[in-house]
Amino acid sequence: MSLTSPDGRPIRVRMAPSPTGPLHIGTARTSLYNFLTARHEAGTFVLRIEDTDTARSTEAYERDIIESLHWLGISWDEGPQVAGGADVGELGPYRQSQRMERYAREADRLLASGAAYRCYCTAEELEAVRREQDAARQPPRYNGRCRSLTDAERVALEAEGRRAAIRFHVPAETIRFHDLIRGAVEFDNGLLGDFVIVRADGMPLYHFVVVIDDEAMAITHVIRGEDHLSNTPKHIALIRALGYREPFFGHIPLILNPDRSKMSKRKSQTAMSAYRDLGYLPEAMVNFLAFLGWSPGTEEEIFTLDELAKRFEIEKVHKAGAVFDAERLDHLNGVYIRALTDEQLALRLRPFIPDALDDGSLLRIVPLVKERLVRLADARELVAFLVERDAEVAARYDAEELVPKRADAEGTAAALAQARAALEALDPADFSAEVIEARCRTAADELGWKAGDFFRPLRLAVTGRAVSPPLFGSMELLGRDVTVARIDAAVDKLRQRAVAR
RNA sequence: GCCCCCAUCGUCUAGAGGCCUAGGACGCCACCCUUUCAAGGUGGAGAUCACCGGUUCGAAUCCGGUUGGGGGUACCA
Repeated sequence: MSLTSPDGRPIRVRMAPSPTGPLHIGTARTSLYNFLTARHEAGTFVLRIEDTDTARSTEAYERDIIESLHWLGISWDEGPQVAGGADVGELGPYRQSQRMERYAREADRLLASGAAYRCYCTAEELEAVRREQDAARQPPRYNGRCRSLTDAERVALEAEGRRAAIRFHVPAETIRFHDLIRGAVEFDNGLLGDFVIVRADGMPLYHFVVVIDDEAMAITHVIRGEDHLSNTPKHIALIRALGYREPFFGHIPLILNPDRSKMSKRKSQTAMSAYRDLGYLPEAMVNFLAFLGWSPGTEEEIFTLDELAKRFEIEKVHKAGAVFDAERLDHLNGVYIRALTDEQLALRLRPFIPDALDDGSLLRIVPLVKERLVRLADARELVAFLVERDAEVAARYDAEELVPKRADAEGTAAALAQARAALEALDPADFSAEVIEARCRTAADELGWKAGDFFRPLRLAVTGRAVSPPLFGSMELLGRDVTVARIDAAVDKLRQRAVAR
């Protein structure tokens, strides 16, 4: 417990994603930091859907965002309805598209007090002004043309069929605030142009609604991405004009592409659901995200969500951006995979493995692949030899590949035949990895072959691959008959090749 | 252009004036283990703490400037 809140109010934080795309890695990390802060401070975490951009918002994206957040283990105390249920919490609705009356009411208040005014400028006129300013090397900002229109002028403009947007008259003052992460920050709002808060079509805009909802939902700490730092003075000006209580702000550093620009889907995979589908574990993702811009100051680095919540302090978050290091994520994922029991891993693997491999076989292959997995989806290739037909396996390699450098085709065929004979002699009930290994080593010795030279063609014959899970365990899973059949196929392949010559 | 933010190994970071000849992790290299690939073990390379000034007995840590990077500057969020 370290955070204080304005006026000693109970701590409430929020996440306010916009459903204009799948859950973004950056949004997920911001959500995590909010969630962790709420947990650490025993505060309340609110989820609010910011869907005022009706052209780009979709229900499918909202679903993706909510599902992905849940997948990560992030939950909220108040938020929008799920699956036709009611909203959770008294301060909703938690979807901005359902809060329009309130926004209209607040816009009217601003209009009435003179803090905002109707602007009739068209997009073309605005564009022309901007071009002029650019040519004159002036900063591009609204020139205030509609700021002091008379009623008569307004009526005339409306008679032309123009529809008014509502602009906020930004007071020319210096805005100072204390950022939770950056400390004292100062802006000169005199440099800002009056910005639009309600579009001509009546849709309220982000800067406006965010301030209204944070007040309405009694948010005490606004924790968001650094890309909003420059927007904060606008929000504070609005808060003052509206007579709201000012929350504390904390701007967390951005997650970066390898070239250090803001992480974008152009240059990186930013959709959380894509990582899930690849088989990253949510706990690995959470651990990875938590450490992107924060550290507990210890040398341990594997933590559960609960442990993170215990240690996380928003004020210890870094100021500088952090590159998304996919290799580190891979490493962490492997660590988490290896920490799972075989049963747990089998369960996690199930969605990634074809049904042709039944649960029992899946559980039996797990110990063989566990140490080899980076992502769960990688298992598909690792276990493929178990579900492929013998002919498919044989089609994966050429006869030449079977022959070691120190041997020829005939010699290899003879060696494989010897292994085959040794294995076929086994009772199917004795077909265990240890017994198989003993037989194969004996066969290699008898032939005077090095174990490595001997096992390689066997591996190719049995799995169709030069790289596979441990050979003898793989043979055990395949069973005696399939193993023998596959070796036969390899021998045939070698002999056919000899005949063809 | 203007405004704001930032700056420790390639990357994520430890570091809140002396504990730092800068620690850990990922990645990389070597060796060991070994039926392949992994995993694991051991060791190694890798940072004049962006630069320049200042404060101080003493600075990666404080201050100023420079440079570099990023973000913002919409009737997007």
